[in-house]
Amino acid sequence: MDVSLLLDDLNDKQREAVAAPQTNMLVLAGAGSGKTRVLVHRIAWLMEVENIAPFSILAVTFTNKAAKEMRGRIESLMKRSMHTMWMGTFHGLAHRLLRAHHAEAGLPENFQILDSDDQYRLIRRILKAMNLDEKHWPPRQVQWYINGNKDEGLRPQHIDTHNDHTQQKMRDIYAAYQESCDRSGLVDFAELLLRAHELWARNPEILAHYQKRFRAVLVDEFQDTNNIQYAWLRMLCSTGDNTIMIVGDDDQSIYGWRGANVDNIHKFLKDFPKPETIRLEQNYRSTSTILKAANAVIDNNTGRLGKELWTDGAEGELVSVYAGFNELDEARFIVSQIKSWLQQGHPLTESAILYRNNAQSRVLEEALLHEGLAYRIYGGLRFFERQEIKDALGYLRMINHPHDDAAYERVVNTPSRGMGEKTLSNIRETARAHNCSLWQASNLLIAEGALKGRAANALQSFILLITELEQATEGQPLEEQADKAIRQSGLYAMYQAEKGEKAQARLENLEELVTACKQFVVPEEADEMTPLSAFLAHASLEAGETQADSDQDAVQMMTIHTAKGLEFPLVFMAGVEEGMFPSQMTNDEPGRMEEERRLAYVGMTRAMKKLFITYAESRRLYGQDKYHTASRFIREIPAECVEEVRLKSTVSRPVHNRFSRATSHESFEQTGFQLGQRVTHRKFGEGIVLNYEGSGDHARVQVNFDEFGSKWLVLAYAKLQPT
DNA sequence: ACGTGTTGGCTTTTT
DNA sequence: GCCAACACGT
Repeated sequence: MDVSLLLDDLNDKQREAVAAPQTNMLVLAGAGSGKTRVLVHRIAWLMEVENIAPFSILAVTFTNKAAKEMRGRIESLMKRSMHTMWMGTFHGLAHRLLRAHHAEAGLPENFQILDSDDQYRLIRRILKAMNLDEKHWPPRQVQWYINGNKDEGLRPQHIDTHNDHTQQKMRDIYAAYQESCDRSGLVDFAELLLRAHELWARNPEILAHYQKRFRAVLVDEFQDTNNIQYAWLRMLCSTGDNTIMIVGDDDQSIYGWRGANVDNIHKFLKDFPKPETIRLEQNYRSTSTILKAANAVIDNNTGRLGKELWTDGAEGELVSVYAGFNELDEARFIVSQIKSWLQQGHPLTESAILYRNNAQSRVLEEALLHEGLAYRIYGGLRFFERQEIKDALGYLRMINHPHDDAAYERVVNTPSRGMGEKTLSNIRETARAHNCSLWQASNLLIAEGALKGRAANALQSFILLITELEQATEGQPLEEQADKAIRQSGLYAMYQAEKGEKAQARLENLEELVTACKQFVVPEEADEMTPLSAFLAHASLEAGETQADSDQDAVQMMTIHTAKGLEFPLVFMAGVEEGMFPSQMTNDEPGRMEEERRLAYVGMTRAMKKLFITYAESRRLYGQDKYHTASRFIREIPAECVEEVRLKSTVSRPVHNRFSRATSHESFEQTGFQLGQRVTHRKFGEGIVLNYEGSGDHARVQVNFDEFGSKWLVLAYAKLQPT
């Protein structure tokens, strides 16, 4: 391969990073600065120039999508398979290590992965078993506590409770939860990382093996690493035998709330020998106006590593800010802008609506629907997280490893086979007394004849079902196992008996699961596992797509978090108001406020050509009308980068201090309505026009409704009919 | 054991 | 305002 190919088409800084000598390196890569490209070319360079075998390279990402994309790009660049290279997510790689060294990690060979939903259910069961009130010990908080401690590398015995009763109890719950996981051979997400870390810490020879093997380590999105991930990398790369390149952007750190620690970038510079820093600041994505606006916003944060994006591209259009009357008006405005974008000959896919929280999507959806524009929403339930799929996986997990208590609880009475709460607590009690799995307890109770009547029959039939499924499907292809599990368990019949579209979709999903089994190829590194076990691990680690990929041309809708790493020619950021974005929850804590600002920065830098920022002066939130002011992030944009879109050109007020609404009565006639006229609205019924603003199609009319009080409604959206 | 009324609670999300 | 989770009633 001609090595110059790896350096052509790169700018100076990119080239510097790709062709750097082997040393520890921090690449500060701004949004849209070609970071993936640098990573891919660097890996190719290491192989071609430094003669490092793919076998000796470890590349770590945060999402499966990123890992897949990177592998694909390297393979197409190098034109050969890179299957010996370890490339994956932290969790995926930790899983791989634990499978390979399960004995040393203290895990059974067929351990299973507990996803967040499983974990939540298990915690609730533990709380019940410990006789603790959920009101006092919210399961979500317990879950957060357990994962938080695991992310810090802490086991229950390491936690200093300061003799605080609450702290002690929390620690006890953590300990009880962990015991239950260990007994059932279950590993949650945080546990994967913690165990992998402990595996190396306790087995120096295993650690030495990997230190020697991985001569080059590369980490993407380093600003998102949490402390246990950092410690794991540090352990691997601290001997000086290998080098690590980390790529990240402190300004795009938006996952602090789930344990990510931006400080890890700073710590890297201190903890790893002779680190070099390279800044990628040339942006290939956005217009200079958008960059200027985004730079100005992020500049309000303190303690940045410092970086200013620039482009030699066009200045482009101004950032447009629109103040909607309410969220309906905001949505209507966005839709009208997308329509004119469409009329200019652009596809819908080039446009994206980004919002702070998912609840915002509904109004936007309705507005798009109303105008017949197709949209695609990202986020929400993934395939393997769906109820019916988890039910089916529960049976497969029981076949794989019947001592899996989480799976047992899920399927023992789904579909209902007459196991009452009483029988179940009997089984749980027995399991606790014998310190065994629910499965063992069930068998024990049957053998002892301790149950009678309906309960005995029900439990007996469940045991029989699992045993038969296990025997009937042993050695069978995966899809046979899944198909039999779904049908013989009565799961399929259960959803068949349910009526409605939802049940129909569930049946289709179950069929889809069988198809997924058929198409599943056991990955090379999992060749010692049974296909079933490998599939179950795959289902937990890769929850699958949110929606089946549709080729339909559609507006892209997602939260700003989800949009990180993506780009769109036309971007709308909706709900950019104090209280929404920054979120009310931020509570003016400086650290959290800065993370919100980074989120704003991420959102703005998604836009390539045109950025709209919108907000609503009044918004129905949790059933109440809230009156918000424009977000501070809007005010932080330099005036020369912004144009305020006004419905009425004659009224123009600065963005910065507008909150009050207009009450002028000028040119009311143009609206086609008259004061005191009776108008109807499909949702609110009949009312009387009291007030208005604007003219023509875009008039805003205040209508008094006898029952509902007075509201501002936007004619164009609300479709008030003159009567 | 299952179906209906009432209460509460509520960012962001990947693995 | 909406959804999920519990309580209660049949």
